[in-house]
Amino acid sequence: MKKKEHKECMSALLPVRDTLDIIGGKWKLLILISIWEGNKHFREIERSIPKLSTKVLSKELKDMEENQLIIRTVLNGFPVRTQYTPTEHSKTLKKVILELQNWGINHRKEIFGDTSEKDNSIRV
Amino acid sequence: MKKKEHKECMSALLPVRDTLDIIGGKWKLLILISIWEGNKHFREIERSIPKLSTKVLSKELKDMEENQLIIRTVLNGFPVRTQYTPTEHSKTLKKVILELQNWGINHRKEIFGDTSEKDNSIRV
DNA sequence: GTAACTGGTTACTAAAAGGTAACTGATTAC
DNA sequence: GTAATCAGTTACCTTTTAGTAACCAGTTAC
Repeated sequence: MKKKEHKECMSALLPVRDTLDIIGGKWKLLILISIWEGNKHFREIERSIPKLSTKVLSKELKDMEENQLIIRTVLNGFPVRTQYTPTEHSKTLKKVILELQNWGINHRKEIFGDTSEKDNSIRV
Repeated sequence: MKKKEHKECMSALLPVRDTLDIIGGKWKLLILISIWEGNKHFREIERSIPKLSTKVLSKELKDMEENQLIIRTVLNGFPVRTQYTPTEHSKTLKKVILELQNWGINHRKEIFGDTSEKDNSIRV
């Protein structure tokens, strides 16, 4: 798990910070969803997310592997291919994401009085 | 509401991003909780959070006011005092925070096999 | 009158996050 | 043999976020 500077914060917020570190950032959720959707290989994931660079994807995949959200397998054979598969643990994040999404939708209503009924569900 | 660069992301993730922008960052949750706990005045909030600078607090309070999580009232009288009070809308975040916290706790168990039973509930 | 408090702002600096592009070695298709 | 694909790494640059510290006007206590 990634250690960041949280020395001074209330201990009850530590797990909250952990979660935010794992799903925060510009790309982490996009990558996770791409893998959930069935994209398995590095270039496949990369191509599925416009404007995502090789460097960032590489770094994020390492973080996600460390956090046991995905498993990296090197398939021997020619050419050697790398496979990324989501863990069962990663899927427990879906509930959290849904909660964040619901709050966000409600927040927009609160701020803009937006009552439009678009289908905003995440299909994963 | 703060507009950031989300042009290219899936529309279903937009509300998720909104929520993450609002509770993400190093200080936002700490400040919100401090206000929930009853701290009302600028210096009072500042002093309640070690290492939080005047500049950052000022900026975060503006964001939070924009997002209707708090209300800023200037009380006329001498000396003129400013009061920050949480909105009812802000309190709907508690459920989200609890969800993040629970996931974080479970995640630690998953990663470290940590089964220690500390009282980690946020009292707000 | 001077030191300390109120609620901030401003300018400068440092660190973190993200972007760009070139490059690696190995393999395959033409 | 040349170009393209695979899975990345490396170096450098820009943007964003946060930290440091000085400063403002107005008020109060001594």
